[in-house]
Amino acid sequence: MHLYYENDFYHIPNMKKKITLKQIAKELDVSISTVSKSLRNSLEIGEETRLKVQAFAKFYHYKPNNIALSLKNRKTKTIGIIIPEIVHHFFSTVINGIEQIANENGYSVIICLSDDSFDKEVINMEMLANGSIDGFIMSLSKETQQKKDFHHITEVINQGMPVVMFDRVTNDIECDKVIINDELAAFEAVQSLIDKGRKKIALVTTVDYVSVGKLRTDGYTKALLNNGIPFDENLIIKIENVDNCEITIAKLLEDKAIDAVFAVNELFAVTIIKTANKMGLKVPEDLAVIAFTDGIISKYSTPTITTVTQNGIEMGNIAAKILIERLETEHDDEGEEEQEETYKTVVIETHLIERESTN
Amino acid sequence: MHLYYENDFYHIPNMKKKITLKQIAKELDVSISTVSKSLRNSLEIGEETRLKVQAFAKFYHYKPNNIALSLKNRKTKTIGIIIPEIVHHFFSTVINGIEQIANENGYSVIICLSDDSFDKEVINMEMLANGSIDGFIMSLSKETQQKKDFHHITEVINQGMPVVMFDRVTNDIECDKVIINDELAAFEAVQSLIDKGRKKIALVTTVDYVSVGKLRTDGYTKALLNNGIPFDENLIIKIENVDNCEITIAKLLEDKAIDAVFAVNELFAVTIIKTANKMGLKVPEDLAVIAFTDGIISKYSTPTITTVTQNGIEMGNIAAKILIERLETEHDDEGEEEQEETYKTVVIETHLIERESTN
DNA sequence: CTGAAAGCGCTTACAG
DNA sequence: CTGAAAGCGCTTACAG
Repeated sequence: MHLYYENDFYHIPNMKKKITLKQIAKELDVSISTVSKSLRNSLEIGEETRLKVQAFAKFYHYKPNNIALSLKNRKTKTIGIIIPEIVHHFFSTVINGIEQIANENGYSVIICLSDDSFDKEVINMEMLANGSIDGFIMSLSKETQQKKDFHHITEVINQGMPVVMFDRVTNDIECDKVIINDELAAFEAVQSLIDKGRKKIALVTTVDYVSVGKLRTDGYTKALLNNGIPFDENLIIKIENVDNCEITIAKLLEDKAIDAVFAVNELFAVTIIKTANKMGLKVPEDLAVIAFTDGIISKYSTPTITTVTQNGIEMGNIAAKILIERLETEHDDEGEEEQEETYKTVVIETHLIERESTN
Repeated sequence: MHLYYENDFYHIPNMKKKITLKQIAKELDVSISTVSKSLRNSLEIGEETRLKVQAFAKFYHYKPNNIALSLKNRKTKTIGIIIPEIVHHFFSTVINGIEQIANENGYSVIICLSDDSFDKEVINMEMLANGSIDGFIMSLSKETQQKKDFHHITEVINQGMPVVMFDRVTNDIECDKVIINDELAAFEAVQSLIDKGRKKIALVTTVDYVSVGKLRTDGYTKALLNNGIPFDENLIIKIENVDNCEITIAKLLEDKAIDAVFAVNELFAVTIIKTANKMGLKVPEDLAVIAFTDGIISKYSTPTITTVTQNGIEMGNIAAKILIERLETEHDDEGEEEQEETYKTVVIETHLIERESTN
């Protein structure tokens, strides 16, 4: 065998392009089939040839081309993730959880951001659905939740590509889901305030079309009713944008004798605390504050904030497990009758982390 | 033409697998070439056939298979990102920046996390380098910086795959880089403290092998020297783990008459403030605090924290632009002499956001 | 034991 | 104007 670098393949100094089966075959003067089989340790091939090929391949750091394998196998071993935002502690936590499990199972993850825009969500899904990935893990964009248009998702599912939704999900789509019990968790949070003797509890939430916002509001309402506390809609404010909500919050806190606030996220909570302080209210003495979150602010705020954890890591872990499970057990497509798919919805446990903002 | 769903392709109810050129060709009784050309609007094809094919394809939502295109074109239109951690405001900000530009240019991003582990970094790079992506954008793991082993990166570069490094970079590798001037930014931050009359300024930093930690320390030192302030190594502490650093910090602040602290990240800063408060020190009156960051805590801490911004979005934008630029102008590989690659290092502007922790 | 052929889904230079 | 062939990099059933 002549030296590989005499080949014109090596005309560029320092350039060692990836080597292919074809090139190995040529150098070793055997067929491509033989090379392929040797590298896969097929018993069909004589030991001498096999070892020779393996040694050569090793020397040149041969690694099979993923794209060719994907085309051949019709599976890519990659998971598509579509989320509204990445600069958001909760979502990056979930990605982290997905990545762990994906990696353990030899999958890569490809991430697209919808930016809470319906159009971007659709475009990204269509792009990934054209062969780039084996299945989706996703959380709906605000706009999609508002429009209730899910055609892009049903289409993907109908093509036989599994979808696992988490956190921001919808009942309009049948697929696997991983969620927390937002209503129950909110109920428990508010109940804990009541247990501590708080009488007049306000709610600071998002606009209604965000599914989780709605559910948390329901939990709040139920907790009040359950304890015979009159529901007063003047104690509820819905905030669209965190950046200029101070005034709204100040108005809420003004002479209403509110002694506790339940906020649906930690940004609201920290803003409430700061506003309260400016107004001369002490947290938690005059005002207890509790929030939903999976963030980092609550831990470092002054005072630190009592929160309901969402456990993004676990959510990601479970979503990835469900998806991979489905991918690896997929029916072989051919001829079989369609067994009815049975989808599951996993509800992750939440719990309260008590910190300084309640007592 | 007979109806498509009479085809045995459609035996599964509700299942409309993606359609391929081959199937279209069969249904329409033309060759695959004709279908392909029609869909690409080739003038070679007669108008009647062309329109017929296009109508059919549209009706069945034909979209070319990305994997097949990648194999054919030998480019995937996807960018590989390797970062140490995603649950880190700075890094997710950078990803956001990369994603924007990537999307605008028709690229997807595939993200792998090294978890600050050398081995994971190597494995992930090798995996992606086998055809899955066209180029890398990466920030080194702590372990890699410590070991100074970059063979996996040189290998990828030698194979002709462009790499853009950001933030945590190394001089040992020649490639495009996007960084901030950590030393200068640190210098300016400390200078601002001095300008405000602070005399005894401590430094809270990370362990030395993290490149940016080192550079920031250098900037701190220079600012002191430049102002004739004696350098005192008792005023420097190096923290490996944020979680149990309170004691170390308390010791630092104890009866040393320190009137300012420069922290290399916001987690350190907020911990310093909390510790100071417990010790009866007022921020900023008794102790000014300034930090490096691209986080969210500084904005919501009490008091809010003055910071040097790293502008992750812009870093991501620029890294992506550089990479895509390189990918799209790549020499056609054949025969040409190797022109010396000239790599650039872009230095992003930083600036100080003055908040309550200094005055 | 080895290799030619077909195929994954596409494109494009080349015949006819 | 249409199609057969070659090729991207691989695997595997089938001949020999």
